[in-house]
Amino acid sequence: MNLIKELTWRGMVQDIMPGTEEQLQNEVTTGYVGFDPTADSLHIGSLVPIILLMHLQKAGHKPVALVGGATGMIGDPTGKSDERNLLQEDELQKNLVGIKKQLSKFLDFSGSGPTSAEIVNNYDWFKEISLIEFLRDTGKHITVNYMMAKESVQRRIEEKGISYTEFAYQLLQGYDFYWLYKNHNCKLQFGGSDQWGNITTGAELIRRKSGGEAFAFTCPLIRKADGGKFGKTEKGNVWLDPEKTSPYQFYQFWLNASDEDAVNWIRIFTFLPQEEVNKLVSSHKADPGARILQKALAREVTTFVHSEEEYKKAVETTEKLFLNMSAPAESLTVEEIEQMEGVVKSSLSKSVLMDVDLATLLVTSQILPSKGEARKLIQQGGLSVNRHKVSDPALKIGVEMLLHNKYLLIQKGKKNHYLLEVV
RNA sequence: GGGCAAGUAGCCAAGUGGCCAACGGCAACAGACUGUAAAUCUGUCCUCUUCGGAGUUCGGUGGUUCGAAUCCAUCCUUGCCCA
Repeated sequence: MNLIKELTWRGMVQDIMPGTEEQLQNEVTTGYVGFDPTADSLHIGSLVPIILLMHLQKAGHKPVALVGGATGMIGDPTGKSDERNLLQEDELQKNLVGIKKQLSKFLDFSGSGPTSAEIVNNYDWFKEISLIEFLRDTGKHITVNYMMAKESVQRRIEEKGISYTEFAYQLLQGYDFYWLYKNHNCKLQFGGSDQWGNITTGAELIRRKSGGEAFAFTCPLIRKADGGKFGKTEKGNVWLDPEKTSPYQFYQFWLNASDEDAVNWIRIFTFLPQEEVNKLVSSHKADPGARILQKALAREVTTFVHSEEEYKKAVETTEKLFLNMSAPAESLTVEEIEQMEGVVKSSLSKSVLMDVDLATLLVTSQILPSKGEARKLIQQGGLSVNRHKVSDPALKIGVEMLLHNKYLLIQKGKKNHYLLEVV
């Protein structure tokens, strides 16, 4: 199965330029995707382009990851209804380093074979170019009319206006493609479907400046079936960095995928072959309650992003917390409690804990921001201590409640667990 | 530089002298139901609270008034039109 066919059955092709499939059949092709350095860690949204790069490499082509050191200083207007705040340079620098480090985990940059991955920073070429030069050699080739026709620009013009800086963004991204075409013989660009406008500007630039032919395709943006944003939880973004999102939380994110989403995501976020996916999907449909797909999805992605070991720990913790939910926490052994990886843990001194009421404890342990909220949550029956529902916010906490004389297991809602250790 | 319009909570958006911590919607969080789904229903949703209340808001600053998100002045920001 060729790359495009492979990506098509996985539901990862939205727009595609004519001839792209043939190009990929004909020769080893260099393809690139851009990463936005808006944070110092990639989140699961960036997993899609990473996976695309990996598919490309697996299909015998050369993947290039471009980090936008220069374009990040400008701000892509695509999909934004407001003018963007510019990043500070040192912040940008920090983000670039973080992202590079993470990318190298997923792609093999070693070796100098024809298909080994590369990482480039567009600041490296933009820093050499003067404004005059850019306007003469690049701006001249693209009309404002062409640029204005882009949907992202149109929308901003209709609504709030767009600064010249952001308007020019597509030219910069277009120039990236051209530069890579010229210097790395890169003929393919891909990305999220929101990037289509920027990508076509690049292809146009290549055609006009050097008469060359460039190819491109985009992947649909991932959305949840209910229309919500993908990759967000109550704690915010789901990051790839285990310091920011623990492997347990990461695993939980995927395990919590809705039935409908799991069917799509298993194809996009895992490398499982079509046959196996089909099998999983049909057994899932036979018994959705077993969450076969969600488990497979969570297993694959957690192993891929973190490691098999982290995956196993996450499963263990999950089982302890969720299996036999009715079993009292007192039945857990010290080891079981201590090995709960990924649960939010915090330590408290004994003096803080003793003789204090529950609401105060929740605030001092930073599980909740205020007593008022603690009281509301408890009154709604949303809080358990050691797996027992609590109904009285004034409940006094005493030593006798501690598990193994040092732990307190607090549960907020159904899914948020906190382990307090008394030291 | 001239004319016009707008700026309200995370977002959208009502309110145009007291009944306003401010209608409504979205998003978010929690509960019930379930399968740690989805849909639905319920609650919370400026901050703090001993749940009785208390404090700080409606672009900024000053003013009028017993009383202002609402009126006046001025400044800032944004959009549209003209130069």
